[in-house]
Amino acid sequence: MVVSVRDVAAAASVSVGTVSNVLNRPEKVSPDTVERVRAAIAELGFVRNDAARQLRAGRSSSIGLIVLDVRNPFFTDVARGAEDRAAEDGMTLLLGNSDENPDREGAYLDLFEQQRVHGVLISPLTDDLPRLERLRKRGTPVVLVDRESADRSYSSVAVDDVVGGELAVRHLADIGRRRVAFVGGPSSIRQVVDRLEGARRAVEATPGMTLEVIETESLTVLQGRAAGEQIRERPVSERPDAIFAANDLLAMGVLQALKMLGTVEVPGDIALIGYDDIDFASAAVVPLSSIRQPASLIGYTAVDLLLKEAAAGSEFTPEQVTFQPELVVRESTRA
Amino acid sequence: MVVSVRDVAAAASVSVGTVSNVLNRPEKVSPDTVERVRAAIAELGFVRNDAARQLRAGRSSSIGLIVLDVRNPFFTDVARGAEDRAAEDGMTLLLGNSDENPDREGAYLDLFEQQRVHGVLISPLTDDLPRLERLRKRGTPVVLVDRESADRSYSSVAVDDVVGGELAVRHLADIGRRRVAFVGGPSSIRQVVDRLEGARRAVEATPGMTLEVIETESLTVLQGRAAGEQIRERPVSERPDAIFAANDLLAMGVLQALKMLGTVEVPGDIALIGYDDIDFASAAVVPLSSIRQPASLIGYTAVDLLLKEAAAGSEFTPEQVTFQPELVVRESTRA
DNA sequence: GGCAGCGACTGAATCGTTTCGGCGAGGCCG
DNA sequence: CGGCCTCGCCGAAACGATTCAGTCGCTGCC
Repeated sequence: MVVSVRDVAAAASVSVGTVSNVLNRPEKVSPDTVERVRAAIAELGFVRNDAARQLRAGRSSSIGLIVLDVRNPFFTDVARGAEDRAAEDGMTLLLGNSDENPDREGAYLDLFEQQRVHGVLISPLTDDLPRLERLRKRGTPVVLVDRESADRSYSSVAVDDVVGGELAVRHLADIGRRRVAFVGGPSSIRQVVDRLEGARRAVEATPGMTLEVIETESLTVLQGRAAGEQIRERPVSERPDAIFAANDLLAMGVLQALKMLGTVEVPGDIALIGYDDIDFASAAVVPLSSIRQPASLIGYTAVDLLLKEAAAGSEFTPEQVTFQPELVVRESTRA
Repeated sequence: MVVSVRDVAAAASVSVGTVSNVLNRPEKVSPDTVERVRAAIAELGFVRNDAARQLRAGRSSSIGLIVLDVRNPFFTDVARGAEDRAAEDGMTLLLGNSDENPDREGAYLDLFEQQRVHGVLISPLTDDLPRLERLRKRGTPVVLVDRESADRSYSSVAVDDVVGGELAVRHLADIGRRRVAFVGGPSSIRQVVDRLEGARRAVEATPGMTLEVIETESLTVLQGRAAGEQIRERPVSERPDAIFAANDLLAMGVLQALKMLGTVEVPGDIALIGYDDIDFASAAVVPLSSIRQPASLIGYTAVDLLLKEAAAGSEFTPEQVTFQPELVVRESTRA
């Protein structure tokens, strides 16, 4: 037996319109009617049907967020920030996990479109985004997270990854390292490319410094371990004296391979720096130097822009927010 | 301009019912009509409105999952398993994060109820669950995750935490430790209580073994660090010679306090074992011994039970699945 | 006393999809 | 050739909340 507004209305001897008003604009209804309706609601155990509300409203009160990897604490932090801001306006966050897979990304975008979400936050995998265009045509705001749109036509919240990469490698140069290996991939991910670009710049600015690129298939601990093993198996003379990993998960994998499964000293033989500064980085075998990004602030700001855009409607000018990354030095790159 | 089935029907010169059939039972429609309707859909860029479908269907195709802490990798693993199983049936997972806070838990349950979710998966905080009762009365299946219901009236997927606690402390006894401290809390969380109970049993079974309880406010790295600092500041003679932390996050915090911020050797001075065996445990300063739980399998199985219950309807007998935990020995408890 | 204005409430229309009884055309059989 | 069945399609009803034009009764003012 389902209880609808109609049942409540009958029980309280009022019309359905009044019940709706009690629910949404109680100040428009006389106090004792409010009282009576509330009592009926409680007695019947009435709970609003969100689907019906959304159907009428034309869109849902959820915001979709698509991240590259839920298991990466960086993204769960972003999600937390986003959720907090969403909750301030009584909205819900729908979390989708693309796993760096364009098909999954597409599936979530389709899903969000069917749900008529209030807006979409996404760390897009590629540049080719017809689906995002379609969403926007429908009037659904889209905000890019951790990435800027090439033509600035989308709002975005990002951290300057080129600067971050530069910071990391300049730091490696400062502690005297010259043969740097960059571990990261795939190169379809913008963050990876930008961090590498930053690394290149720092290398070029430092006489005698060389850069080697070890490409991985994804940004996971497992892939990092594989890369670390590859380095460990080389003759000592061919090993780099410093490694810059595209994120902390990779760095932790590299660390496991070098130090725990092998006998390479960090930072003695090879210095190591990661990216994101996740909580666990500081608790690693060798506490990990990293590039810090304000993860939850990114999420918070992204939802903020999204809601602003949703409220403004069509005459909205996309806004790009860029945060600056910050170097965090720990044991793994101590001179 | 919104495109509805009606527009598609007009464009393809068929009725709305036929469009719906093309969408849901194409085999009931003649091939060339299907073709024509599909073309119209593509041309108009029609996307189904989920709210309307749900309204008609009476419930949504989402499954709600409420976890104690999204930032705990154990729960994200559970969520992944759940999502995988849900996707097999074309369903979506709604992830809610109670943060060990009953108000937030309640807010998510309300939300899920309004959304008329297909079912709810929950790691409940307390025993007092009138809201769960209400959901079930409405016909919404509820499956307890990582917890059994006292009266077996709910389906559940759990790991035997008492056995897990026993395993951990028996192992500490085996490597010769006798003064054990249990770090964990709050005691409103069943998992904590059960693991402690297991610890007690192992202690009682070992002559000369003592157990001290250091209660924490939550199961986080920060709280673990606080507990570790408290131990570090004691005179050496009053310190335990082994610590069993109620989860790996706590254990990592304890480890930071003892070894990185202090000079206590692990396992030399104090052996340390955690619980959950999260990925990061093996990459800690001192690789962490732990009690492994099949996280993603738990999530997968939970959704499986949920869907079975949803399909069976009222004549369903709740089912309890219990997995056995497993001891994983690493550096932190090496003799 | 008449009338405008206001507050409280009503109830039908609406959102977009699915379902289902029904209808017409064509084929098959006796 | 009539009756019956099947197939393909039609279109109205239903899901449940919200909205809005409109009704009713009362107050206050001229």
